[in-house]
Amino acid sequence: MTTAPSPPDTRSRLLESAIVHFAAKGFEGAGIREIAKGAQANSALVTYHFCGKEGLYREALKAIFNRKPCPLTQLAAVPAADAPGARETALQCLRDYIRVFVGELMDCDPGHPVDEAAMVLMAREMQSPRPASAALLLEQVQPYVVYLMTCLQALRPDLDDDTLFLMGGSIQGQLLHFRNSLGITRLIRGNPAFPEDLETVIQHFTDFSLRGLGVPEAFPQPRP
Amino acid sequence: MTTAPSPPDTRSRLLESAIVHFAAKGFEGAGIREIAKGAQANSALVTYHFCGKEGLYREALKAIFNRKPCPLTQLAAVPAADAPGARETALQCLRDYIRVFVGELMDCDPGHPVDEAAMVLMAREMQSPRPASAALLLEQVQPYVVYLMTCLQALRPDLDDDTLFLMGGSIQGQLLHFRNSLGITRLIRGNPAFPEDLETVIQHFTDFSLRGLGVPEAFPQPRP
DNA sequence: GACAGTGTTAAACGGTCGTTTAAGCTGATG
DNA sequence: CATCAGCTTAAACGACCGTTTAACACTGTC
Repeated sequence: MTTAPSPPDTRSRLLESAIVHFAAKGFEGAGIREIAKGAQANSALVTYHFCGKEGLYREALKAIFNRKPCPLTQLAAVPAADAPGARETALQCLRDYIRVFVGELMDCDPGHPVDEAAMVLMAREMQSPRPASAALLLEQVQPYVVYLMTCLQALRPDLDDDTLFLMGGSIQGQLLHFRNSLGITRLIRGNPAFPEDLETVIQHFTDFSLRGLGVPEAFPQPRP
Repeated sequence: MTTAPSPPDTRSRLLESAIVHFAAKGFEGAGIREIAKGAQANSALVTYHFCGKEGLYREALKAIFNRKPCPLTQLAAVPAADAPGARETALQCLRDYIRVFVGELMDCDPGHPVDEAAMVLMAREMQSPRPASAALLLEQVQPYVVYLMTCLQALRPDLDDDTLFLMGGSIQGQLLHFRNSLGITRLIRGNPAFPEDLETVIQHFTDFSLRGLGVPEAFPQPRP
């Protein structure tokens, strides 16, 4: 058996509260008194544990990244482009990548404030990173880019790197935009529960991407 | 002849400075003294002209939207799905849409601080809108969604609205992600001048989207 | 010349900010 | 018991926040 779930200590409570408040109001908008109150702690503890507000923010970002193991580790290694059977394997890798990535973007208990906030905060940070956290972010993003690019190289060895990079951006863009635009999408569609079925969405992204990529044997029929 | 370009009055200078500073530091992070100094004006004028900081922010957003006429008006009307020759016209509309949209996203003098800042501010507002400006934003975004969806309906009349909406999201997502990720992309690629050729990018988005959409007659060959 | 309206200014206001300080509490160690 | 390190606390600090105020300059009108 594992250790019994002990009540979170002050440091952890501060981190959780920081994630929620930074996500809701941004770095400048959230005050440490407010954050501390949310953690039922004294505001001076921010300086004590994290060397100040900036340090708390940095640690909160790290905490988000470390909440779950990187989902890429669940995926099979992408074969080299000239390995036997590389295309079929790479194809499955790309399918898995899309599924895992969307899953991770959506993997939070609806209504769970910390999970939701973590996604909001990470998305915002990715769009306009604080200078102090740019390096941390790059380090997190890099493995995804590499994995995706390796898939694409195996699937379209005829294309040059610049074109493949654009392809990767198009695929990645769909997935991230889906997450980032959930708010305005629910407004536009007047459906706060969108999407009702995540599986349909994943299937769409996979089909759209494979067609866009031009992998005909993976998706022969352009229309039903 | 038109009126000679008169030097911008205090109100306009405040708006321009507000765009720059709000984009750089966010609503909470930017102070009105700082903004006023950038406009060579007194900070009390923010309250005088805009009823306070929140009003200044709202007017700054409006000013961004009104800097240029909505580029959709340059585009041909999308034909009804059952009109004769609808497919060919709708196809061209979609091509034009992608071109115009990317053009607008990138249409700023590189290094022109106000243009650049306006894009940053709008992108951030689109991702996590202030409650006070959500309605303003929705009103601006709606025409684009409608135009794109109308194109897609004409091109794929066999698909239901939910599927078409996902298609639209995939197309839109590529374009917005391209803009939003320019910062981190230039880091990853180590090329601060990316993209060197916008035309190549536009062509890629068009090809990828049409293939993804499954419009075979528009883009017959999946590989060169 | 008196007047009202508009734009602008410096100064002050009350409030909140992030941080620092000094004291108190707790449990382990000698 | 005395000591000490680690954690927590309330209070205070100086700086900055957005806003308000009162005075001032300038205009056009009666």
